[in-house]
Amino acid sequence: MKRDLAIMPRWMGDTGHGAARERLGIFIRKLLSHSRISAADQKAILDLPYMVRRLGPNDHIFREGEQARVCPILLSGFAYRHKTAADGGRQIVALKIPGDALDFQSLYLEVTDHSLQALTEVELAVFPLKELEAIVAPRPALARAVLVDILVEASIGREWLLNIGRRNALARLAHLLCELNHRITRIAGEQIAGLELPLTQEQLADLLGLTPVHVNRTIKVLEREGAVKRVSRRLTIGSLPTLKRIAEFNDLYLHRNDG
Amino acid sequence: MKRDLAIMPRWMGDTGHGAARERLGIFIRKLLSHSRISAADQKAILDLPYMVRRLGPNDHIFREGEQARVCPILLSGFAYRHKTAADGGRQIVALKIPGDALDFQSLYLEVTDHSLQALTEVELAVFPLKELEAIVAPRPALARAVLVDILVEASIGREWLLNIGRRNALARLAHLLCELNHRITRIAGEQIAGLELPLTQEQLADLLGLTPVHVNRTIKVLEREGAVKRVSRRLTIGSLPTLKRIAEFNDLYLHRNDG
DNA sequence: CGGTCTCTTGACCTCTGTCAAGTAGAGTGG
DNA sequence: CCACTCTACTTGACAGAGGTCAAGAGACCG
Repeated sequence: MKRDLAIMPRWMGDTGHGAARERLGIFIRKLLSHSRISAADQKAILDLPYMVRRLGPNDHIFREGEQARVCPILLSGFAYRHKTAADGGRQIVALKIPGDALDFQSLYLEVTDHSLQALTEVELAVFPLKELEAIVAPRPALARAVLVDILVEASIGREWLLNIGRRNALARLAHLLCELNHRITRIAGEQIAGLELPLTQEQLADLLGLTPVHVNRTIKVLEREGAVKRVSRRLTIGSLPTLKRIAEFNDLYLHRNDG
Repeated sequence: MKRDLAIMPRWMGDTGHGAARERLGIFIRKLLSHSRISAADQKAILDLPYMVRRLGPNDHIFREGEQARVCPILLSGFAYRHKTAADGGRQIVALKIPGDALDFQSLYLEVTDHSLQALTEVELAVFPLKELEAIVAPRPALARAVLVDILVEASIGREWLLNIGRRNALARLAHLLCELNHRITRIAGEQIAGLELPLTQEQLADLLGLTPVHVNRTIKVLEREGAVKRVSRRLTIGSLPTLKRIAEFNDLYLHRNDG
């Protein structure tokens, strides 16, 4: 268990023991980051019954080709979607952080086109599907928020296409770090000073379309510039402005709601 | 005008002069390719009033950062979404074919995160937004079809991430050609024998995260293998099985509805 | 304290990019 | 019908970013 806590993002560590329904607050916060939702609608979500499921690093949440039937919400930890080429090459196509809904898609598509795996120790909130649909159907603002959530993920995917297709390794890595910092800061509601990313260099490689060896070389360049630091093996942001300059980062595509 | 016809995909050339509302049939066909829609719901769409807008190659439909307010449907021709890196590198992040809805997203997000441009001469059906919403709101099957349409585009985007991140130039190009063949065949309702793609090598480069020069070299390899042919300057599929073998193509991600 | 998983590093290789010059078609204008 | 022009396509020589291979070093675990 000690190990689990070490792998969980540190800033999530102390939210674990409130009343069960409190934990959905992070999901509300995620939705509020891009949509407006009334207090009544928020309460409807918080009143939903759900089960908490725990999984360890590398556990599968679902596999490509399966028929998924649930829509888990990530309460703590990280998860990722990935696809595999015929020659074994693996590409991570999305990285999910606490508060993210993991699978609105399976409510509407029959077969899953990718696999979803836990990156770290994770906790999922799993709803009975019927209940979720019953809550959303009569509430247009919620239905809209769900749609916006899907659209924002798609927008992030488009930015990743640009990142992998057109930026070199250095800018690519810097851009990913900027994005993660923005997304995590946004749901945490404050700047996280020493956020340590729980990604191995191999996972970074699979995120960026590079090889682990080249990720290693690239990290060293960023480190030399002071853009990142490392605590034992964990990557930390050293200078966000430097990273942004290297990545030429613009957060428009994250569709932050300034309201 | 002669020139315009030459640029329009040949197989679309003779659909142009039916009654105006007939032309929306291709949009229905696209929706039916992944969703089930009742005859009554289909009629509701066909009865929608709309304007046809014509644009020439390279005309902008909307630009990144703008606030779009309409949802055009592509009646004929091709269009593409693209993003630009700070150094000028351009990445095409989606390619739209006749029948595709071009911008469900702007109904829900304030600001556009990418640009949308006509690839060839195109014709768009443009609806009054209110009318479209009025049609969809009371018809759950239509709302669902719209959502599925968005999800399938997102799925295609994920496959492109795998394609660009993990496949070499040869497989990458072959995969794109397989995908386009599948998508076009699907809405055309039959195999298109000599479909000529209206893409320049520079555009192919922007689609694949390569340079025009390397696309040229790669096409030559495919040509030598008999996988593609060329008529004047237009690319045509020579042998679909060969292309599929090179790309190790699997159409699961296109979410064809077998119903 | 041995085992395993990452991370590091160096040497070498190759795929793709860059640069630059030349060719071929399609449209235009005489 | 023949220049002329423009754009796209070709081609070759060269460069360089990133991949591959392999061996060793650290960290963490049981």
